[in-house]
Amino acid sequence: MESRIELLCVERGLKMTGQRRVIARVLSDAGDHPDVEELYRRAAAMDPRISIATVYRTVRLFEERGILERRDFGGGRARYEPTEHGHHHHLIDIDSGRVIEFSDPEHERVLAVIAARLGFDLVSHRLELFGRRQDSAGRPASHATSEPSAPPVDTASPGLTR
Amino acid sequence: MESRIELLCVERGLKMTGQRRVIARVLSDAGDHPDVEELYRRAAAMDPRISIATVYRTVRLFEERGILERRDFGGGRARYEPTEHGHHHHLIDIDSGRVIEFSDPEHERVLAVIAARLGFDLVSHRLELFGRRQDSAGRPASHATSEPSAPPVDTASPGLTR
DNA sequence: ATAGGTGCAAAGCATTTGCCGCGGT
DNA sequence: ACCGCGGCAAATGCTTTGCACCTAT
Repeated sequence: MESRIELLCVERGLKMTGQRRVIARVLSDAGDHPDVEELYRRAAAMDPRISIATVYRTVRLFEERGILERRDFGGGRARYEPTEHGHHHHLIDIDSGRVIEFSDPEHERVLAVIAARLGFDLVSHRLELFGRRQDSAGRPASHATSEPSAPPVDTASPGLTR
Repeated sequence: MESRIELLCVERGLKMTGQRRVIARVLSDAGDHPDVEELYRRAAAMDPRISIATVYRTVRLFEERGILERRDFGGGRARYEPTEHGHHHHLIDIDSGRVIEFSDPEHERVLAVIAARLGFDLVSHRLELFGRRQDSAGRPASHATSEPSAPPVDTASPGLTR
């Protein structure tokens, strides 16, 4: 069955090849913000006839077509997420690398006002919060071996997203 | 005479070499957000005995010591600005690449509340607005030559900063 | 049929690092 | 004198691309 993103591709008249279909499905299924390497891993698991170069090319194409949005949460690699559900922002857990989405419509308005005050029309914006779990204890990570800098994990946290 | 940043280096007990002194001065004089290439250009103009590797190493050292802050305004290269005057954010003019600084203390509070609502203590954040000059639309006087897409310029705009 | 997509490996970029002589404290 | 610093060029890590073949439309 066609994935949500595959439909978007067809709407935009993109030629649907086997690898694009797979990548589209991987993206449709993703609830997180995977980087190219991770997308490649997931796609290759579904169909080994895919090279990482194609993932790079596809992800770029999708971004140009407004199907995907590129994110930079630090760490040098770009991460992607489907464009959709109205504007939302990200809160990155600095201990685990987990990314939590949230949105605050009221907030958007404030930003537009700030821009206007400076003589600009707000075209887009980027807001990222870096925080630490409010743990009972004052210490980070309850028991986890809190490494000085954990690698970006980004486990989807659908429950916390709002 | 010693530059403002050179003083910070001394305070932190950094060994002050000729090239560090030059880089410190370049940074102290900068009112914009130069990338490494640009810093190298300016430093080399004052003293050719500097290699770009040193600029990279120095800029990194200064960042670790809290003297500089690294920024990413898109375009692949990191840009730097001295740490100082309390938190402020950036509004990037998408037509000229110019960067305008602004701050909004009230806004900061709102962010902390949002984080708290998600169960986190806000450690830091990043807010960037991308906008377009409100011009010709209805007001006379200004007739900016709005090029479709100019390269990142980042001319310091001390007058507009607030 | 044919414009465009794909794999592979090489090229590009920004940034980092090994080696070793040099300079600040 | 000693340890760290700086120059240079090679090495990285992510991303892009040239080329020749392959495939949706």
